Amino acid sequence: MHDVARAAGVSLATVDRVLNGRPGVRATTTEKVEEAIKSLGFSRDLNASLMARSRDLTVVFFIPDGSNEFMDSLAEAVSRRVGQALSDRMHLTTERIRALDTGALAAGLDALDPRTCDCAVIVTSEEPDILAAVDSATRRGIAVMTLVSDLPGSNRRHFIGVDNVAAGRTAASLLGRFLPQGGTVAVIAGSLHLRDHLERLEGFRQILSADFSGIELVGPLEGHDERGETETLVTKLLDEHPKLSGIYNLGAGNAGLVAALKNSGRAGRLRVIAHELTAPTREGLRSGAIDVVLDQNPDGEIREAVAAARSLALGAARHVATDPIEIGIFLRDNLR
Amino acid sequence: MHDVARAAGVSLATVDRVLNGRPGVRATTTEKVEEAIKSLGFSRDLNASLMARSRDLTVVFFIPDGSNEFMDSLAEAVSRRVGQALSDRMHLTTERIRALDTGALAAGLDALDPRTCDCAVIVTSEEPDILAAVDSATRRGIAVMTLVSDLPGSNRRHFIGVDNVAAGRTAASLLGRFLPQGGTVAVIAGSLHLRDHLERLEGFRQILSADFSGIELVGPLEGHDERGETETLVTKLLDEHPKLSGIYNLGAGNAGLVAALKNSGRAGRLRVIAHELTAPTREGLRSGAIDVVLDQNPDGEIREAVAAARSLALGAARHVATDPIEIGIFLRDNLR
DNA sequence: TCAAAAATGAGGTACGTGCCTCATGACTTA
DNA sequence: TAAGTCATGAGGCACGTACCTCATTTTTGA
Repeated sequence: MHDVARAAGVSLATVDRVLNGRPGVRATTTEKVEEAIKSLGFSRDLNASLMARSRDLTVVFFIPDGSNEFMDSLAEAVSRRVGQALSDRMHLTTERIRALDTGALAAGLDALDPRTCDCAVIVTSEEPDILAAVDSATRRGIAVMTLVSDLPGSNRRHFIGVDNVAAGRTAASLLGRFLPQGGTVAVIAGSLHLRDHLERLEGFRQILSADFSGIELVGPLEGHDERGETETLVTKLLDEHPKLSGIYNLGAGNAGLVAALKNSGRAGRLRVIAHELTAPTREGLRSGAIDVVLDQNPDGEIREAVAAARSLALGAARHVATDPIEIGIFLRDNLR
Repeated sequence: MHDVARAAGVSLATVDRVLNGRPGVRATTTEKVEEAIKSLGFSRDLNASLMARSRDLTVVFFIPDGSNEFMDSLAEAVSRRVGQALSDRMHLTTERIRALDTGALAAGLDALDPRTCDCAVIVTSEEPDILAAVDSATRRGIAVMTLVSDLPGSNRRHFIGVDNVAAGRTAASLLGRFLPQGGTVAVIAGSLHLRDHLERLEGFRQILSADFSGIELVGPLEGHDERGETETLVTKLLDEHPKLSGIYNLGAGNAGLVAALKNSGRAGRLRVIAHELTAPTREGLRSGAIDVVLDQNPDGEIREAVAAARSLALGAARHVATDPIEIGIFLRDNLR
């Protein structure tokens, strides 16, 4: 800051006013300071900054509540990181929001006070009221990031998630190699209104039609990410297609999928690919009912979200770079 | 530190002496202070500490030089992280050591000065002189970590790497599913004297014999991780086994593997699994000569190594916890 | 032209730690 | 018992920043 002050020909107090957006600085002076900052490549020392104000960086994670086990593992990943974050002067909080209750999420965002919250991380579908709440929070000075599913058109500062089209392509590519003789494969989605599910389906179809013409597609069927509904659906599916050779469940409800497979007595005789490493899919892998699980690595996502929150706290950088989240591919043999 | 001093009934200066191992403290006093530290759960603030001594944490990476492309990507991963590390007051340096030149690595370790280096990260095979050098560096107060391949029996403070037995198991599990009709599969290693290669082989055999009795094994053959030697080897192999249906190369030399497959005209007609995402394996995936690449994610390894170095700098903790490095599974369709 | 308002400078304290000096008191040894 | 050694305390400056007060300068508006 001394260097910046000298280069800009102003005092430390003025540099401080510019850096922290305090009033009482002429526009021309602000410009001089910002120029000096840029030409010197000065970047505020986040640790010293947090220490000086003797306050932690606060990040609030809004995570859907309900029966979706993946959301639980996201929440667990947050709590696993609390300790390490604390030693980096970061305070992580989780708020569970009733799934699909957009009003509750919007209210939660609106209730955030920029004096006690620096960054909000949300998992949401695309809804107009969420979009408005995100933009309002951004205006109040709270950096908002989207997790798992993006919110295009909003002022969210960053998105953390996997490439779902690539995930769908990977599933198709594996199933295709698993079934060199061709066959019939069913696709199950949670809902065709969910962005990530649609993207996976798109990728899956892409590769199947391009590279594996010997495979016939059934579906997509909708299981609404629920255990019971998915079980009924798969039971009926297996009944109607005695020669079915593969299933790709690109949504949740995997407990139902595994149950239906076992009850039919055909578990292990079909190649099955599902998403997200949770209790039911782990069990499915171990028992052989599921061959492959594609996972978006909740711990990695939270790690990157926390890292991104730190970058965002430095303010200036419009664009934040994070390590990409890789799609984990799990078989029984590399279960972690 | 004030709290610790009060709890131990000593002054700040004495707490400082204990924390930084400075002389002039009676054993009984040291004990009182350490007890207070433990009961208060006090942990030194690394950032404030680094700031106070106005010196960065210095980490030196010793990475083998030569024709092994994976080692290059490790070095690149280090340089990609330099910037971010700098803003966390860490200084990363890379030293390339002639591959297999254990004398050079030992000399490099011996040359480290604890005043200018806090932590060394080495990639090495198991050799007695390296072991001695590691222990000497540890005694001088330099934390040594092993990367990729561990050095059991040494005083290294931490190991960062993947579970190679699981990697081998995964390869077998995939190949088995790729070849539901059974067939003959060849295994190629770099050298049967390398610990990680042996572990992969062990896992591969484990699963093949347990779950896929229809598959017959050829090899392991040794390609010594070299392009030319591997090409010759694979060409001969394909010649002698016209009905070969799969290859697992658990070592390097993948450029040779791909070349041999292409020249034989059988690329794409065998299921091929290789290790490490490098230029030749990417090309193999894209062209269809290689089906799956198992990758140990150099960026993740470096990220965790840096994080572990920070924990080690706090001193006390005998055991450091890091996120496990996951084995990446790459097909043409999820290439990053 | 002058007073009010706005902009800026100067300098202090704090955050948690490292590292230094100097003073004081306790203990050892001849 | 005196001199010396060792253990400990007290306190200061530094690191890079936030945030505060107060004085001074510059600009603005009537």
